[in-house]
Amino acid sequence: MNKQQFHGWQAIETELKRRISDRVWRPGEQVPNEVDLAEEFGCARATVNRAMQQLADAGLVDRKRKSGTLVTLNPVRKATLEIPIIREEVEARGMKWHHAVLGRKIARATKQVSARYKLPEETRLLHLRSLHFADRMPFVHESRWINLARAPEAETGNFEEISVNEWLVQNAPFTRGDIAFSAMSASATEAEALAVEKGSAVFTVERTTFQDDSPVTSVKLVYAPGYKMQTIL
Amino acid sequence: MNKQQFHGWQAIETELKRRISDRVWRPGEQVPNEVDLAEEFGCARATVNRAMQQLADAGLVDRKRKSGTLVTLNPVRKATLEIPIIREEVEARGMKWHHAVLGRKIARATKQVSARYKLPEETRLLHLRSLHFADRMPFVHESRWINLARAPEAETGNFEEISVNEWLVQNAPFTRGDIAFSAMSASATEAEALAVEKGSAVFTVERTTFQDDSPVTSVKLVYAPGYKMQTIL
DNA sequence: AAGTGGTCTAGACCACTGC
DNA sequence: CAGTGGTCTAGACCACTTT
Repeated sequence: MNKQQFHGWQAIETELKRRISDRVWRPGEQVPNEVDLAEEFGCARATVNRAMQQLADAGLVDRKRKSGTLVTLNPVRKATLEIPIIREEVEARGMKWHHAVLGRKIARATKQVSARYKLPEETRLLHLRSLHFADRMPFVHESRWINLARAPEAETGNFEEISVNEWLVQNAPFTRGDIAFSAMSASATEAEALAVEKGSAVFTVERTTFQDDSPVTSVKLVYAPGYKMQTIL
Repeated sequence: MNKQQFHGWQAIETELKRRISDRVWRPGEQVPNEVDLAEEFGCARATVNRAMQQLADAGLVDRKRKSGTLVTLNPVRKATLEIPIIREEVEARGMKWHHAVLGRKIARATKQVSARYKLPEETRLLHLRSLHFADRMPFVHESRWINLARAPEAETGNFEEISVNEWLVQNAPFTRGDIAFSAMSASATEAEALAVEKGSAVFTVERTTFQDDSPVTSVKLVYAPGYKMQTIL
């Protein structure tokens, strides 16, 4: 008989990937339906489904009811970035972490900010500027706004021991967020904190998080020159 | 009775997320086991399992056999970046794309390159330099090495109409890759191509892809100043 | 040894969608 | 209407880990 035995959905996933990468099933082509594949692999349909869903998540196939499953023509590769707290990022590199608070003040949201984030006018905000070190060298400059209506305990918090970064992760959960990565020229303030020349090319992360459409915190992280953010495809 | 009805694993996932974000289950705490949750939700255990696996993938809970499921203490947020071909990236912004090949040459791998990528010595490589435009403005400078042993057709390929970028996606599948993002100062060559000042801060992507441990192509993409790569959390 | 998650099965029904 | 994937179920066995 032609049937081959495969064990576990991961084995099936591997085999399906092989058939795509070896061009057994060519881009744009339709692949057999789940019932037939289940019979071929000698397993239940649900097992094939599990494997196939992985491929769909990875963008290697497009699935539609009735029309079936097609091999994606221009697969859009997906890279997953893990966004750890900065202390863990430093420690994962085998370096010693510490940080310092450079500035702290309370302000009220301007009309523009209120409008942009749909906040009540004059909402009280806490602004914090701090610097993270790796082995005593400046690593990241952090400039952060916190919505005190969402995290009132932040107003009296002491962020000398635990960083704001870490405190918020543990105390201000969010349901949604956006993040942007870019290259910027270091401002005078950032350059001074990082001990580099003004205008140096610095990797920048801007992130805003929301709890049910209401902003919790917004942060700009400026990394010291030479930083690379890496992951696998 | 206390049981509530939920329909579908997504409804259950939402409810589980709510209990975590509302601190019904606090960070570090153990959550009820799947059998109990299934009874509470009035569904099969497999349905709870499906929902719970989503949370585990998102890093919100840690699961271990026997010890059960714990709410993650310092959730490591994961952002998924979609890496499209550049033409699609430009067109997705509603702009017109075109590109130009700036340079093309064949070279042999140096000892260093051979060693780094475990290539046979003197492997023939194709180097291509090209520029992508968005609405006639320089958008990305692309500098790419192609392993001709892996993609021999590239040697005679005409990349005036279709970009190398797109050609490789369709013709040189890979099984593995790494990618790094950073901020760099534009080199003289890059600055000239992008029509900006030398030393400008530019967002840079470096990517190498492999087919079963053998490198297929390695590329450095330098984006025009101001570019931001965005996604949601 | 026992508790928990990981996975599989066989079958069922539903939800889309192309004809 | 009919074909396909999406999901659910009840039950089973296995794999891993702690005790």
